[in-house]
This record gives sequence, C-alpha cells and structure tokens, in this order.
Amino acid sequence: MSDLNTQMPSGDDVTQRHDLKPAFSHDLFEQVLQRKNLQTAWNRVRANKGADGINGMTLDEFPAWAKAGHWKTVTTDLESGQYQPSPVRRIEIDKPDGGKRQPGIPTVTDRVIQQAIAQVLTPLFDPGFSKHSFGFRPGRNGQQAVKQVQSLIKEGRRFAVDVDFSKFFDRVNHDLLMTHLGRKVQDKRLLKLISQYLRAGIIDNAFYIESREAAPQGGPLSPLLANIMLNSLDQELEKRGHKFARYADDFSSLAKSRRTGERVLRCISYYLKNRLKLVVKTTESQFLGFTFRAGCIQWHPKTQLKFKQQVRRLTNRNWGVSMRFQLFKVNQFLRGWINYFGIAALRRSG
DNA sequence: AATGATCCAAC
RNA sequence: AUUGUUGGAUCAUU
Repeated sequence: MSDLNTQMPSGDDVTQRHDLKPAFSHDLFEQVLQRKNLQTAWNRVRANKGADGINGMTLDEFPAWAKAGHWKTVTTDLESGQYQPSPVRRIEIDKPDGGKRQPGIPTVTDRVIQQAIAQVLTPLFDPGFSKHSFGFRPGRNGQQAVKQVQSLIKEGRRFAVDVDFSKFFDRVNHDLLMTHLGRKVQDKRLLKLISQYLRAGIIDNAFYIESREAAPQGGPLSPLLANIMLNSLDQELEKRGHKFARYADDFSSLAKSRRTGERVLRCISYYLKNRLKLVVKTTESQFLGFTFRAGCIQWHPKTQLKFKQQVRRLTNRNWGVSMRFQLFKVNQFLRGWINYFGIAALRRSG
C-alpha cells in the first residue's frame, strides 16, 4: 500500500533506488491491461504478421472480432480470473543446420496478452539480469557476446566450457520458474495467469498434449521466461568469479585451466542433467556461428557453407524474373548478412 | 522526433 | 507453409 511510499527516505537515497518500485508491484495486472499497453502489444503482434493459432483466427480477422465485444469479454474474464488461455498449435520448422525445432503458436488473442505481459515484466526483470547474458535482451546482441568471448581468450583463457541448453526448456520446473517470478511479481492474479500459460498445453495434429514441464517456445513471453530461468545460473557463476557469455541457451565459459573449466561444469550440473557438456581448447570452441583461432574471430565452417548455398540459390536464374530484380534481391541479402558476420573481418588484433 | 514496409543474423 | 524475442541494414511516409 501507500505506506511503502512513506518509508522512502527523502534525500540522496531516493535517487539510488529509483529503479525499485515496490509500491507498484501489486498493481502489475492493471498495468498489463492498460489500454495503451494493450494497443502497443497488438501493434507488435500485427507487425509480426504471424500465423493463426489453434482457433484459426487470423490477424486480419482479429480487429473485427475484438470490436464485436469479444475483447471486452476477454478483459472481464482476465480481471475475474475466469480467462483460460488456449493451447498452442505445434508446428515443425527446419533449422539451418539440419535439425528441427517445434515451437507452439498461441492464438492471436493469447499473443496479444502475452506481449502485454512481456512489456510490463521486461523493465522489471531485465535490469537485474547478468551483464554476461546477451540473448533476447534490449540493447544487447550476439556480436557483443562473441566479442566478450574473444576478449576473455585474449586474457589467456585457453579452455572453453561449451554448453548447449537447448533441451533444457523441454523440462522446466514450473514451480521453480514461478518462484523466480514471485521474487519481483507480487500480483497473484498475474502469477496465476502466467502459470496458466505454462500449462495451457499443446495441440499436435489434433491431439492434445499436456505441458506439465515444458516451457512452450513461440509465445512473446517465452524468451523473457527463459532468461528468468537461467538468470539464477548466471548469478551463481558470477558469484564464483567464473567468466562466461550466454546467449539464450547457447553458453560458453572461458577458463585458464582445465581444472577450473571442470569446476564450471560442476557448478552448472543441475542445469545440465545428462546433456551435452564439454571442456575443449578455445581453438575448437564455437559460439553463435563463429570460431576463435589465432586470436581472430572467424566464420564457422558451417556458416561458410550456409552462405555459399544461399548465394547459389539466389543466383540460380531458372526462376523467370528480371535481372534487375534478382540483383536487387542479392544485394539485399548480402547487405544483411555482411552486417552480422562483418565483425569477423574486423577485430584481428591480438 | 515518430511509424510503415523489405531484408539479415543469433537463439 | 513458419511462432517468438533481440540486434542490425535499407527504403518509404507526416
């Protein structure tokens, strides 16, 4: 209540605590449902041009549906705790490296609600995340993570602990995640809603699958929840002085000795269970599409192969369009690609 | 200062 | 057909 405000000392302390807002944390559910917040959430969902969820409603159909009074029903249900999120629609997409990913597509309505939640929770949680965490976070990107690894190697750390947490999110303890959320979210209604999203389930070819453990990927809230889960890992490693960079579920820690590297592994063993874990020389390490050899950041061989294949696909001209348009497409492609992988060419000091 | 579209990458 | 976050490039508009 407002007595929390009266506890705030006047003077210097206030400026140091400007990022903490205990007086508002009970109020988060209202913040989520603010008209302006919902509007920007919808704008984002629409801009993504995503596919329809399990109820088959497309982005084009949504505005009319919402205007017809259905959105009013949704908000009143949300406020009364009666709202039930729909299961996600499971799809399968090929990864560039040949593997498969199976994200779930929430309905348009649920995407708007999740996005609205994410917009409120991100400013609450992101400032508390580790400076060594680079994935899915505002103002941060993969290049920064790669450069971080590069500079750690330059400090003489020759051993890389390479870990892939990609299967980690298939088995996430919902209670533990809710505990982490509860540290900053006091609003019980919001906690309950997020919990419902975790358990909403999956429809795979008309068959319903429970989601008692999995953290379904594909919703606007999912990346933030992933970072909240692995933030405890980051904090633990930092407390012990280990040096690392994490980009979502891709992780690399650099150590000066194999022994220290193995200590890192023990530290994160809870998160690993039986999953892939390695301590290798940094020259054999790979991270976010790059390798680190002779003090340089280089393209990973797989990245080079992918690049060549893409260029060949674009320059194969059996697809009767004008030369001019084709040239435009190739230029567009090269611009974006070089923009990301261009850092390999720079940074050859060391 | 905004906001709309196209595209690229990481996961 | 293919969801999502984040970063970036380009173009366009008041």
